[in-house]
Amino acid sequence: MVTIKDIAKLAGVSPSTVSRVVSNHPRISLDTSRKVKQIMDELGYHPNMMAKSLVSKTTNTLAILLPRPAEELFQNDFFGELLRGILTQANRAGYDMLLTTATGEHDEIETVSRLVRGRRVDGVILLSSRVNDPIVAFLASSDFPFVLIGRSDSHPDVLSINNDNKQAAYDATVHLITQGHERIGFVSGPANLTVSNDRLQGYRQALEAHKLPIRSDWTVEGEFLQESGYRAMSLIMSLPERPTALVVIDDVVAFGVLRGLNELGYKVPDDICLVSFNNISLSELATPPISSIDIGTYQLGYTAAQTLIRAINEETIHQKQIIIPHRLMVRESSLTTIKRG
Amino acid sequence: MVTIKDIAKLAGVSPSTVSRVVSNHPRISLDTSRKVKQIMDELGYHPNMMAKSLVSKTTNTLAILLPRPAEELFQNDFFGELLRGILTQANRAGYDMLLTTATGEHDEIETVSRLVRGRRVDGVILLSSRVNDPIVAFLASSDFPFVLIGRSDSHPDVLSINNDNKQAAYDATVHLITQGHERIGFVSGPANLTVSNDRLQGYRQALEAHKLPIRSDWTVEGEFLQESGYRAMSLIMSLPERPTALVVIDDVVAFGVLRGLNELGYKVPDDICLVSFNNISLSELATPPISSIDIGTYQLGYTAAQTLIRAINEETIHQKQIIIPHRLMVRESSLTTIKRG
DNA sequence: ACAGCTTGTGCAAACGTTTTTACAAAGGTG
DNA sequence: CACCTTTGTAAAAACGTTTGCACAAGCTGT
Repeated sequence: MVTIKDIAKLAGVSPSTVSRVVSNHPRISLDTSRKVKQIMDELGYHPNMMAKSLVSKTTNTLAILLPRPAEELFQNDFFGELLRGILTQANRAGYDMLLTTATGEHDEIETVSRLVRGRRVDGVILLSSRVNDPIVAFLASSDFPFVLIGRSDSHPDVLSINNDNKQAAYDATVHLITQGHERIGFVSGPANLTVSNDRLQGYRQALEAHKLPIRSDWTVEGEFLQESGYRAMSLIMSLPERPTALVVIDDVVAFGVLRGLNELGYKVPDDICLVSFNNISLSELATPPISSIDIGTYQLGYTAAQTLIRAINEETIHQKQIIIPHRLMVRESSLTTIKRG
Repeated sequence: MVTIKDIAKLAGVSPSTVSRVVSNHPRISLDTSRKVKQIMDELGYHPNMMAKSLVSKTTNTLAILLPRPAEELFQNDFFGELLRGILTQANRAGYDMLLTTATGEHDEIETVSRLVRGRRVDGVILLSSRVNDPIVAFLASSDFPFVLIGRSDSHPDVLSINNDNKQAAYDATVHLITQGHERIGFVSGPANLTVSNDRLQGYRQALEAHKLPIRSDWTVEGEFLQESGYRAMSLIMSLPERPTALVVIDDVVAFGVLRGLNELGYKVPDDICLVSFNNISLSELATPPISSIDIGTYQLGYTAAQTLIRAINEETIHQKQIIIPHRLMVRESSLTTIKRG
């Protein structure tokens, strides 16, 4: 391995001079700089990042932390788009990304500890909307730079990037109401996620505001998986009284719902209408194309990285809770042709 | 920051003893070990990874390297599944993953150099099937542990994990021929990717073997994007003589083809049949469900990580080119009801 | 010609570990 | 009881950087 000392020896200067050449120190003569740089090129020298980090106490690395069993997320296009946003901004700012899944119960905190206390990374992007997430609690108490993608109700004061999920669900539901629906169901995600609760709440508020009945058997809880959508759909459609429209927590889940409806011979949107969330790229390619709330996934990731880097650089961040705007993409799945009563 | 010295002082032992406690050195008395461990727990000590790496010359980190502009990959479910495979195995073996996109021309080698020469990672998983990939050339010449997911024709001897893409395309094409098709087109990927070429070759060989005509205007080159599929489809369907079936390079592309066909009023599989590759989870949820070659994406990633870790540990690897088996998933999109002439 | 800047470079300490070498104390053997 | 082995611990060097301090040489202005 070629070190700073090798370069120094060959160039006939001291290691400190080489170090200063690398870091563009102002007080290095052009002559020296040129000579050293040439030798560095010849030997293909690159500074040892570990040594550098040890003294600078900085790693130029951010961690992406996925708390729950990652299975769910990886199957969702949402994740790729989020990752793209994060990576784009991180690379632009010269940061590397460490992708970490922290599964298990106590183990979870251990994984984060290792990264944070071990000075492995300069900051953490936590992807979580768990109610009472212990990782959030740990990070919040550790005074280590991190941003939350999602929302924490136990720690509402942490740096976070999120959507206004309540409003988004409200909008989605109102859209269906405007289409003439009065019997609207909700296919939800796990109840221990704030994102599920927020959307559920928005859905309920929309119904209330329009004096429509909130029937608890029209709300079904599940996971962020297609299977879940499939099961929720069969549950709902087996009821004696069925809704004429569904708000679905996620596009992938909506795909599952759609599959189920097809199998049972129901037509979307003629028999039943759908609106879902996240607007993954394939949702417009479904048959029929699925109406979906675009939550600005790329921007969510991009902003998270940007904000985290600001926090690391100790810039003052005026707004701790950043809301990325959403937008309803109306497609065929929610366009009723016939008015209902 | 709490260091090994702090622990040592409090425990009344030397730093070396603490280090030995951490690494479970056999010659530490139970008494000392207990005392030190207790103090470590109290102070929440975690070893500084940078210092550790500096002396051990090992980082316990692998890099995933995405050479081309990442945009394409992130929009493809294939990537999430691959990532899941890699992460699962890496975590199991105690490795962290660094996710790196190397874009640009010369910059590309620079990015890799930085990681490799700078001893930032212990090994690299390179995701590439570019013909004459300069990164492969660089890594192959640098004697650094790495595996290639894909195939390199310029360096056929490097450690690689891949599918038998030629055979897979052959199988897909024969499947269509068996369904009675004699006019079969091919929607390909970029010509500078071995994966495109391999699949194209398999497609051609199948036609030849069955004495069917190979028409160059029925092969359209594109990207791994839906838009690409959409464009390829309109190109092909605007021809005076049209194929009755298409082999498509990737599921996401196939979604684009499907959208186009729908818009033009063609029915799949009645008017035209489709088979594609990669078998992402949503392909079975398309309308109609798309027949696809399952290439064992998860296993591809899993095996890549596993093999790389073996190479790092200098285990002898008997088979340098590992082929993950594929499997045709027949679905509605390729099931012809009517025989054609 | 001399004090005071400016410019360019070297020395050495420091970062937090691991690991080799050394050695004291305790235990076993004849 | 003298010797050898085993056991447990400490001291110090090393890993490859960065950076504060020191200082020599070359300028500037009087």
